[in-house]
Amino acid sequence: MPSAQRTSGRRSNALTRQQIITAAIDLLDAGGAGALTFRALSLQLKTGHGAIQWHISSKGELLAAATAAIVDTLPQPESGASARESVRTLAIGLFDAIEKHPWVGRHLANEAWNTTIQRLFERLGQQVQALGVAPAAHFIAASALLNHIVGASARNAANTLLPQARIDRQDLLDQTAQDWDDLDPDEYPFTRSVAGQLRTHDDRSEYLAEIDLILDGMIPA
Amino acid sequence: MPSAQRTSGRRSNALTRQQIITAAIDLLDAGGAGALTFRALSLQLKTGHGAIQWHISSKGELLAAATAAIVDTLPQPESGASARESVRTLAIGLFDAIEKHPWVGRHLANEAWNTTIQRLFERLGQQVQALGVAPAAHFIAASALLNHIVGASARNAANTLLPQARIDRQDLLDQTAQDWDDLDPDEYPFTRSVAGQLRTHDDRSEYLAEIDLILDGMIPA
DNA sequence: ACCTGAACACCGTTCAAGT
DNA sequence: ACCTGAACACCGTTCAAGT
Repeated sequence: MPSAQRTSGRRSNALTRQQIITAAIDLLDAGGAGALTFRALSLQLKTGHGAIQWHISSKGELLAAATAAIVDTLPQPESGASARESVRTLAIGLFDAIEKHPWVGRHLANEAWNTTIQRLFERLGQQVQALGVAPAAHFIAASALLNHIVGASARNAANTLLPQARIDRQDLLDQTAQDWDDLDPDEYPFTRSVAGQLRTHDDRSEYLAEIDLILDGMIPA
Repeated sequence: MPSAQRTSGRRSNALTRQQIITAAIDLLDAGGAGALTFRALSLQLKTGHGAIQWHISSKGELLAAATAAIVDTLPQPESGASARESVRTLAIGLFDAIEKHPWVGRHLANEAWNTTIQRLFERLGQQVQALGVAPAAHFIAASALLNHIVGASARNAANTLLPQARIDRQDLLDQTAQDWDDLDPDEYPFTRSVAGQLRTHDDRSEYLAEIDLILDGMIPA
């Protein structure tokens, strides 16, 4: 298992930044943001507490690096794809990634502008250009897409995450719809009226439909 | 200052849940989510650490209650207003509230479905009904509005919040635009091309324009 | 250059004890 | 019913000391 190793350290392989990030992602996926502690990390990596902090100095940096690692592996649009298809690929890619790693949504939705957000903005913006949006509307179009994609993905992930454990998706929908039926008719008339729609809805396709709606608004026929 | 007081406690006035929430909002506004601790609260309220927890048992409950308190005081649409105007009132109300209290955005964007979100959904949904949206599209229309309003407001608040301190808004825009100009032309062609638009843009009016865009998509002329 | 391990200054939560 | 104050089990961060 150990590859050619000639450095004279006390570890068979020196600890790398990448190893730390990979372990951090595992912890975050398993237990959410609360589960990411330097102590848990040092246990998993079989190293000292401060050794990790030599490579990554703060917890914030660690979370940012883990988020960047996920976003960097998003599926790339095919080279022959239309601009609209490319936006959809990016949008659904982030949606799925955030559903799988809810802490990514938390971070993207709430952290200040950073390199990861910057790169998402750039990728979306290039497609906005390709879509033929009027140049004066470039900024607002890319912003609208970014806001909606990140915001809706984060909220979806928050919705589907149960406090205790993840239960079957359809069970969750059915149970929530039941809760909605039981609400006070005077206070929640609308919510009660759409409880049935909740039961049969599909977050993912509705999310895509919303993206289409925004794209339609950007390029009037 | 003390009003008629006949209860035989050792405090002139008994500690109330409302007092705690008000103090919590002050702390959150002053220093963000990190500044809200039971210790800081007990100092401000001149009471013991555990006394607070008798009224509100956990930090999560405290944050949720503070968020609900802000959302409950959102400006109400005027009774004569059109459905479209009402949505805009709600949307801009939340935008402004989250810009003033960024931790509200953090909470709404990332917390699981709860009463506060439920009530926002209901209020938006009632206007969706009034707009004349086809019943089959009620659920998705209300979801799209909720997702966008909460998501975009949270991201805007994250953008305008500097790590250290808040500086003048225009200075921040100018400085960010300068940063964008300095980006690698090969890697960030789009971002560089819209740096000028960033300098003159107005988050608030663009946010409203995005809401209009979604409303337009919901009710085809 | 990389890692160790202890120390420090915090947290939220629990809980027996008071009034 | 309401509050106190101490104890508990955690945190992230810093840092002198090792190799």
